[in-house]
Amino acid sequence: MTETEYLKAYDSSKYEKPSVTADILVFTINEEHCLELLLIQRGGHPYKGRWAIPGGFVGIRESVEDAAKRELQEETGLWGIYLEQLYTFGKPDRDPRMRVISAAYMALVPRETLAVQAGDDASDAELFEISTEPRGLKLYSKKRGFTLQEQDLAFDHAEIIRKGLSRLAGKLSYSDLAFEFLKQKDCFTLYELELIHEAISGKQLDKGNFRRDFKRKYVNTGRAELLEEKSSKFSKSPAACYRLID
Amino acid sequence: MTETEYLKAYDSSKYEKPSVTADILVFTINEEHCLELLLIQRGGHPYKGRWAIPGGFVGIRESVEDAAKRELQEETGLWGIYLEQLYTFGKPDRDPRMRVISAAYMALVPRETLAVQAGDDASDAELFEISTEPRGLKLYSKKRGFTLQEQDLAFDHAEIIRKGLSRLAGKLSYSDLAFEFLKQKDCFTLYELELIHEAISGKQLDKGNFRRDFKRKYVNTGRAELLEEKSSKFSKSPAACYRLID
DNA sequence: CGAATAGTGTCTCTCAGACATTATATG
DNA sequence: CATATAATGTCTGAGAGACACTATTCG
Repeated sequence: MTETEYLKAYDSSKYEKPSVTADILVFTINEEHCLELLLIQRGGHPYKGRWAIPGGFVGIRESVEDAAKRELQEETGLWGIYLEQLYTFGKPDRDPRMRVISAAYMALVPRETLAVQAGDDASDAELFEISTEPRGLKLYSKKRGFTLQEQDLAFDHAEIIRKGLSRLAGKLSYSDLAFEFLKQKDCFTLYELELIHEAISGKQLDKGNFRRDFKRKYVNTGRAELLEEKSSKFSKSPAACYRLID
Repeated sequence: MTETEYLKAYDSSKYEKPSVTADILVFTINEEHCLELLLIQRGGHPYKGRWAIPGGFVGIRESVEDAAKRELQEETGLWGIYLEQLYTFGKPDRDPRMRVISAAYMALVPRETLAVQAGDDASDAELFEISTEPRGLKLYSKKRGFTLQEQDLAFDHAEIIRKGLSRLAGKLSYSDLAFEFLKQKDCFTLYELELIHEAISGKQLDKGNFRRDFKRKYVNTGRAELLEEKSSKFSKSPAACYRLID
């Protein structure tokens, strides 16, 4: 049998096809400079009452990435956000009802943009501060005042979140990921940027070394520039403002 | 409508589901120390006569990774090979006949194992030496004596191959990828390992620095050990043999 | 004042890249 | 002999980590 014949046979609904979803880890950094993740409380079975990352089915004429963008728009109202494919989760028992293969994406959203859109009381969506402990994930909602453990998450979403966190931390040093959280601002201070790096890496960084390295990597190479004005918004004493070029 | 209701509606074949395939980049390093890729010539339409990476549909009760393993076994007869998920390609027009979402994997196979299984004349499978040039990929089969360009590849497989190559090169320095090509051997020489690194990175490396760095990273940390015997198989003057621990 | 942030400087150790040197085997 | 590989050594500059120091502003 040729592959064409095989495909035709397959195509005639002789073989069951899996459903494919695009699920999104929506990350942001809150006012206290903690990494936050958007979760949605499930209203129905299975995993009723548990929390899940937003997502939905990929349309038959829609690219997987477009489906992720659409879901992000439906959940947060946002377009044009940085989106990166994370991993595809394809175990047959991920969903107890049916076969679902999930292509997971990560979205990095500046908090200023996200705040106005999500998190109203009527919504089942909420932002959770992330802390990784030796025993596993902890997700804390300041607004609702409770903490989720891994077992409070639906499906294999704890695994997806862990994978996303590890990818974020891994790419932090050699990519421009961190700046995605500052996209809405016309400029930023180095302390601001340092706090983002600390939130993602989970480590306290050395102030002097961080500034030195930023200047080496971005200012000296012309990828960032020092602005005239100083910012007093962020801290007690006014700090220099920088802006990424391009 | 709750998500459960939505799922039930969806499940009742009201919505068309995409087909999902697992496609595999089977890499090996040949006797001339070049990076090679396994391709299969398509016998039917579309892309009849063009070359494609092996792959096939994911069974409804089969994990995506298991499907990749099964396909690898069917094409090469091999089990227990290093397999890593690369990326999921999900544009709606990837396949002109039907909606196909492809989860691409990379397999790194020692040439000693692969040689006996694939590449006989009756087969439509062949190994191609990879060279990346400014104008794009070149794939050369020594046995068949011709060179493929990107347009000789089926579907979006040129894009998949490029992504795989870039992932391989990117992970080379901070992972143990290269050793996968030596898995069948009980030991290896440093020159052998250096040639693998050069094949993957496409760059000539400094002998002295490579040896120094290997000792720092693997020998001094106890992750590799120097064996008593020396190897004369590989080169003119006998060289020290090393073995990875674990 | 103390606490938090801004900003700079310094010291050491490691590492990476470039390159030289000598030995050993083959043909 | 030339050539290919084996194995080690040296020099330099860049980079990472640890830490010290001073200035500014707020309460």
